[in-house]
Amino acid sequence: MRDMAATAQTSAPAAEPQPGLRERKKIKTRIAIREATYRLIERQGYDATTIEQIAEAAEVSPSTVFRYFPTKEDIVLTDEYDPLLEQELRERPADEPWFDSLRHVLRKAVGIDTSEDPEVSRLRTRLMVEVPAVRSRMMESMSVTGRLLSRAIAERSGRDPDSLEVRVFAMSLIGGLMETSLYWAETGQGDDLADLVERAVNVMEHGLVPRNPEDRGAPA
Amino acid sequence: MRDMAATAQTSAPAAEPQPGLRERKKIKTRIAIREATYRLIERQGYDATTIEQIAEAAEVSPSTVFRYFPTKEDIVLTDEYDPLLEQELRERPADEPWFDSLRHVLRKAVGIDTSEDPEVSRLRTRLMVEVPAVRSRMMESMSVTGRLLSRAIAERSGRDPDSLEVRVFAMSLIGGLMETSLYWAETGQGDDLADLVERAVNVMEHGLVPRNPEDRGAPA
DNA sequence: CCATGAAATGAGAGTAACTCTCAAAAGATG
DNA sequence: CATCTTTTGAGAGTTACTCTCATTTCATGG
Repeated sequence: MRDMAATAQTSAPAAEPQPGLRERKKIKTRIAIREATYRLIERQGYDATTIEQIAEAAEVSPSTVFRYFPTKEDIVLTDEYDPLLEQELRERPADEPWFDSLRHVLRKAVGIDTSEDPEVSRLRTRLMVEVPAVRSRMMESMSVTGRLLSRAIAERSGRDPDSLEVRVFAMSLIGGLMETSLYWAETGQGDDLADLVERAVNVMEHGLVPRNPEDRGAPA
Repeated sequence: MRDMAATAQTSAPAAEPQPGLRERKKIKTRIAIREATYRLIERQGYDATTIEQIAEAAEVSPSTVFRYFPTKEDIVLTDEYDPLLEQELRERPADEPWFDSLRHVLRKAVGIDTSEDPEVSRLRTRLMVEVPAVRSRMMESMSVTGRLLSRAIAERSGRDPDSLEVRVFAMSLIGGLMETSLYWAETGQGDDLADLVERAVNVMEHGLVPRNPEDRGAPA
């Protein structure tokens, strides 16, 4: 299980209007592998699906599969919301309270995720609770998102993004969000994810509000 | 290395004063594997150390290594502070504010970890930042600790430990603590871990306090 | 349209972490 | 000591992943 950057980078300068045949083929291959994988997993489960089968179904060689995705888990995950998140976050007014910005951005992200390809999204979260390796990989990628949050928070508050405080704050948010996804998946994905996220953000903003008003602000 | 009560449980009634030769041998084997692993990793690094080498150094067969530890990562980690944590937490006065209890318990845990076997503790956290697989495994085990926190919080506050709110709260704490360990390891383990934990808990209790008092309580 | 260079692919061999099975060894027990 | 149970070792098998190298496929300039 090596790491590696998730997205492949070409050395050529970026935005080409006509990406050229090569690039187009690469994208198609990538998609073909992904879709073949989803199909096979849906039919036989994650563990029972081998790279060889995926390669065959996608009509490429096993070597090629590994060229496109460093690990089997990465075929399933890796949808890279991070750039989107970062952009959205940067577009929020700078004086907006942090948690409000967070709410907005998350609402948008959830909206995209659940509307764009609901079945894949469901399968993915299901795998997240069922397959430890997938969950692990997910956590890893979440911690990358954590760094992103650190940067955003630092930018707004004029702090050092590498300071313990900022990092802890960011990762505690990530922890809470991760758990929200897990909760959603574990409870059968019946709830509206957006609502759950809302509730989660509330908890992270205000802590566990006591049930009896006369209790202290502390959760216990 | 006091571990011992890790996973495998015999069907026989528990506490035997003289555990019998068999049990004693098992403990010794477990320790032998662990120590051999630490030795080898320190000398050659994690990836370069194979199970075969570990088996040879511990004078057992590779099969036996896998019988004692499900994965290579588990040989390095798995020190099971959870029972200790849970007990300590339960022993705090029930009306103590939650974050104070947390502080106490963490201070104790950190104390034990850094004093008991400093070199192993250092190696472990180093591996945590260097080896993705180890970090992943660590995160997994942290999420188990999260469930433990959920239970403790629920017990105190009279909530449902499986509610979204409690779970999110607990896992955001775990996220912050995880990041604290990582920070400590990444910055060369020079800081006093207890201090870092203290600062981290403060952040999680009060949020990122603004630098200018006239700012709102929100972090940004 | 063809020659040359660069990038992507496929084939194959290799590694190492696990899994399973079964027979031998060692501790427990009466 | 005899028997039963648990632990171990040996070995074969699976599979994700790595590396290398020859071949194919696209890009480009003449």
